[in-house]
Amino acid sequence: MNELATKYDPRDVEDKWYAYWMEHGLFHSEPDEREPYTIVIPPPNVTGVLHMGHMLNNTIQDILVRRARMLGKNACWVPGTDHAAISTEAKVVAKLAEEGIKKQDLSREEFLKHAWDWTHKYGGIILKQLRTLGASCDWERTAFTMDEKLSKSVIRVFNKLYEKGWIYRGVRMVNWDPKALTALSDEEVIYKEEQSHLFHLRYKVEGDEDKYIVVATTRPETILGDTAVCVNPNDERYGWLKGKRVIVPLVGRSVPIIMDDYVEMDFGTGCLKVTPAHDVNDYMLGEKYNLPSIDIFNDNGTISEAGGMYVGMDRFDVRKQIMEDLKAADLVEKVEDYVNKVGHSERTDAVIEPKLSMQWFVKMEELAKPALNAVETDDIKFVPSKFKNIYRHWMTNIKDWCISRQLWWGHRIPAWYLPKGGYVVAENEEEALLKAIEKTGDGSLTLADLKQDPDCLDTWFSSWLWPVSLFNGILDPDNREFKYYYPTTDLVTAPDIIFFWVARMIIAGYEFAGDKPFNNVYFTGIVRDKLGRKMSKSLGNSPDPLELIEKFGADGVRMGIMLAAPAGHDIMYDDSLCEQGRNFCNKIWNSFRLIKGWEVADIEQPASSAKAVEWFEAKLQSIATEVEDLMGKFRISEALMAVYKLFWDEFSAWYLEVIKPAYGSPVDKATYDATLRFFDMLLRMLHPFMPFITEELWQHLAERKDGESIMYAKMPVGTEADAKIIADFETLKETVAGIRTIRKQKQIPQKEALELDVKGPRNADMDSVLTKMGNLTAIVEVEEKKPTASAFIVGATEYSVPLEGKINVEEELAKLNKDLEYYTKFLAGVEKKLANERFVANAPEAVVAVERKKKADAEEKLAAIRTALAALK
RNA sequence: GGGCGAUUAGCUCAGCUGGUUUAGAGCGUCUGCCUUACAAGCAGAGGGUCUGCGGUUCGAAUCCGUAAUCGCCCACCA
Repeated sequence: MNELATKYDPRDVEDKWYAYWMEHGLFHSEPDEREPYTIVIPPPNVTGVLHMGHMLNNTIQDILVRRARMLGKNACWVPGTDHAAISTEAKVVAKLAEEGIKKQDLSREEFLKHAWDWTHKYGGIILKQLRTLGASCDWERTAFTMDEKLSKSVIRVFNKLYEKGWIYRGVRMVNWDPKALTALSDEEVIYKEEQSHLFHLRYKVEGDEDKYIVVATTRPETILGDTAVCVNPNDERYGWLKGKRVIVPLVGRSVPIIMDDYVEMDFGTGCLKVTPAHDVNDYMLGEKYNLPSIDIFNDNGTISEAGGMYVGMDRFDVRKQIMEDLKAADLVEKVEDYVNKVGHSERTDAVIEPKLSMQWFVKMEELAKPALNAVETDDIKFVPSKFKNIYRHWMTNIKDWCISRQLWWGHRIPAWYLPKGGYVVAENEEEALLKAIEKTGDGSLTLADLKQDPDCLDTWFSSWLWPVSLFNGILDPDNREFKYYYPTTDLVTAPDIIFFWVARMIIAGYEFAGDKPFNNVYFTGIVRDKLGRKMSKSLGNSPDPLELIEKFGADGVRMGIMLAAPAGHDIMYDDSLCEQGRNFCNKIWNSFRLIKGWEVADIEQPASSAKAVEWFEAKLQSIATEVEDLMGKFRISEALMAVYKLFWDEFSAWYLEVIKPAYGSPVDKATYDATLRFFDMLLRMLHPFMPFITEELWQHLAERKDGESIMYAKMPVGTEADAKIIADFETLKETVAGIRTIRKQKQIPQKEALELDVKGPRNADMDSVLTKMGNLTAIVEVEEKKPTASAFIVGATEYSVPLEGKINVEEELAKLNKDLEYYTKFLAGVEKKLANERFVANAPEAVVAVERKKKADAEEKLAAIRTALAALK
């Protein structure tokens, strides 16, 4: 019959078409007179590999981009990667360690060479993987945050902010990652609840060694850095301590008692040990009371010389050891179980150490204002809108941003220190020298005298410019591309980077480009397994996306993940969803096989086919309208479901069944052409979701020139649909279902034609279709149902199928009685409502009218049921 | 400790400003079919006191209050 296999095999198809699209440059965009539609990809880590989160995220972006393209917009999806300072540097350090090379034995230049080698080796793998998914990115625009232009943009922006006075350098308490050996921003610290202990330690009173007070702490090792003990001045228990000093246990240091109402009287013992160097609050107390600050830790979390004891030991080992030693010295009052929150590094998971250090910061308060306003007023729309609350809260409590990282991999801070103190900020060395000479008045300075800050900038200090710098909007704001593509249209990202990235991009957009970076932000959910657990390497519950594609095909996986991704919810992923996607591909494939197998002849169009064409035309229109509406609200999975049902239920199960010619018979040309047209439209509607199979089948529909693609075919846009024919067809479906039920109950095969008797009001428009779908010999209008007929009711019309000898009166009675009971109850309900004077008086007329109609319909139906019952008896 | 969101069929979710909803969908389940497009399929069926309690209203899954459970964000109680 035809050469197509009964099962769709995505393997050859996908590679073939991706190559075709690439070869013809179909993803590439250049500014032109069309309306732009722009998305910038959330840049994955340059050395990362594709995981389920990327799959979800990029499938959504691809759907949006492909749809925009088919709506005639100039769609541009810019891909790229992020240098991911901390994690990339960590990977390189680890790799070097394997080779027996220590980072500190290398010069900065040597290390960077290794890092670049690593980047070139693994960089961009993830972008290649995106291609198997079908991502229609404009690969010619692929960018990397450390590309020359983007790097220059970062430096330019640093200079601008510095000149404005919004970047400063200073000693502050920062979050220190002892594993990555760098400072972190507040956002990079994740607090986790941990089961720990509250240790109650005895501090003897100086000069009165029999007396002691008890201090509660979760971190006994930090007593090495204690420089005071604080109590609440209103705490009567400790009034006697005023002006006294206590001895830090084991350490033997005498420290003052200070009184401050910062201390909660009812927490612990009401005595707080003060370690200004290792706790933010203690630091605050230290400043207030001029306490010395003893930094007892080395950068890697071991005890420093200043600690005086346990020097070189790791902080967690010390915690155990010091407790043993304290117990031995009888300085422990008790140990309680205690749950507290401990900050961990987002990248390395190391326990964060608050540490006093010199870092660079951005003042955020002023910068945040326009960014807050934009989201508040929906000038930038968040979908789902619940994220507005989270955003607002963060933005109104925004803190200064620590942007320096003690790393080599990244954008080096453009500050140069002068030989006699002080520094200059400049865009490059030459400029730095000029500024240095100007600042010092010392014309003899040379480059060799200047020392550039060794630190790098936070990765997000480059990615916050992404939508601007990709189009070179920092260095050349008047360029054609920037003016055309910016602001971008939609941003699709995960909610966990709302502060890291989204908020900062909005800030940067207004500050450096004078306009918002995007119009809409669509926040995806987090991909979880079907038990609701986050996917993670350690749990091993994260499927490999490439294996899924191998198994189900890219279209199947795309559909699977989208089916599971209702807007604003986490995704409970399960392989069976991809299976559903794969099955759908097969359904599409086989529908096409059916149509393609038909022989077309110059014969008259059957009335049933004409009706079906008319109906499906209307149905297609109404669904196109629905899809448009849903996509506008980013209700992508619902839009997909609407197209899915249109194809499977309406087109395959009804339309094709109606027009299907008898086996071996040809189809008329009018119907055939209409069917191909419908199929074309359906493929277009499906294309954004399932790009490969739709392209594959589309090529068979019409002759096309090399380089043409469904990617650029016009997306059907809904127009007003004929509501009556849609409603009529729904009635028809019910009627056919009634006949099918009788066939099933009486075990009458579909091949055996039946007579259908009709009693009551009816519309004969669909008779031709009814005859075909029911396999009827005739439709007969009767006054009374034949006693030997089996009946069913649609609306207020009683249909019956005469069945000599096959009728089971008991069954018929039972069926009718069930209906009778249901509608009697229903009618009672409606009547009760209508009998309520206050309802009739207060409810809008339309609502009352509806109730009256319900009543009339129910009465009619009951009458029909009663006559049917009477006839049976 | 503050704030936000959720709770609707076995599962995942729609149900927008109360009344065309007599609570829907997809998947799964059950029953019958290998009917020459597709068993990755076809035809049917069952399944819910809309988390509990109270209130507003002629009318509540929908609005208000309250409790429970779950989730998320934020926060310097050691």
